[in-house]
Amino acid sequence: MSEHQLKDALEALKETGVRITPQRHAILEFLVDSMTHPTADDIYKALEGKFPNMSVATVYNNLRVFREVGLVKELTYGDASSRFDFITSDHYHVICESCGKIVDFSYPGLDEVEALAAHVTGFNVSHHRMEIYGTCKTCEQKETH
Amino acid sequence: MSEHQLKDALEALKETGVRITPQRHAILEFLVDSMTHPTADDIYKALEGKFPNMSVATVYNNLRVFREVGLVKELTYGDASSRFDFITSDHYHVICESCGKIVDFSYPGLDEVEALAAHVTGFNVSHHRMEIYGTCKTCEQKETH
DNA sequence: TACACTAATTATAAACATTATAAAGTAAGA
DNA sequence: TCTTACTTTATAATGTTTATAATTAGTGTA
Repeated sequence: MSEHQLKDALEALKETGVRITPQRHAILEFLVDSMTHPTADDIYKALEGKFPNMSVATVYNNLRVFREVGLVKELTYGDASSRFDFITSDHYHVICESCGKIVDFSYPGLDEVEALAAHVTGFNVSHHRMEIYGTCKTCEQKETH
Repeated sequence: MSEHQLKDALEALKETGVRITPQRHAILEFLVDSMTHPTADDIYKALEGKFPNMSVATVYNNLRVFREVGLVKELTYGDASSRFDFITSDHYHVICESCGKIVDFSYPGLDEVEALAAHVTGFNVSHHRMEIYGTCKTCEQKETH
């Protein structure tokens, strides 16, 4: 089922005039299949086997390209490095403060909030981000004994 | 009016057993008075005159202390460095994607969203963050001519 | 007020993620 | 196949943040 997501993504790249290199293909594929919101380094390490000579810069460059094309979202939380998320549908992230796990959470967009913000501040609002923090079940149980 | 905010903050520190040094006093005062959501380096530079020998590490250390005590919130956006916000009341931030200006925006907490997230994911939800992005009036006018 | 204990500051170096650079390699259309 | 412009690689550089150890200074107590 992620087959066509990858296909669509490659198509989108082509239309924007972005060349499809083996590295780009592999990074995209990894992002589509990955449910883990990987860091640039995660991706780099994961593809080490397939591309022993790939540079970290290539990962960063292409993540930027994907972000600019709109295929990928960069998530900047408090910790050291950014995480990257292949954009599928509107969803938010629920983050465990204990183990760092990130779980997707669907919710209808907060259009109302955007509208009010636009009205109050005079901004031309384009989008918003939101994350929810807490403790996941597993960590909760560990703490409670 | 920010007088008592600073006073309360110092009181809160005392109660937690955190020593009040001239540097801490100055950093807190700067944060309270500042409407600009400064970076650590902003603070460091701003206090250079008063404390010529102050180390950058001192700024970082104390921002961490303030964050742990709950006086200050750390904001991590996409850009290079974190920004720090003295916590007053519940508000969100509206950010201009063109010039980087950050405007406060009051809105009743999204308790409903938190509750649903807790229900769906099984997390013990503690809090959330949200930012709204767009273009401010000034930048909008610059672009439109 | 002086003392002692402990924590905070300083200066420095280190760690880390990310970006810039230049040379070599390669995708894609003619 | 050839050519051109874009990509990749390798490396160095940048910038933020943290760690370390020695010095300094708050704060409670006598």
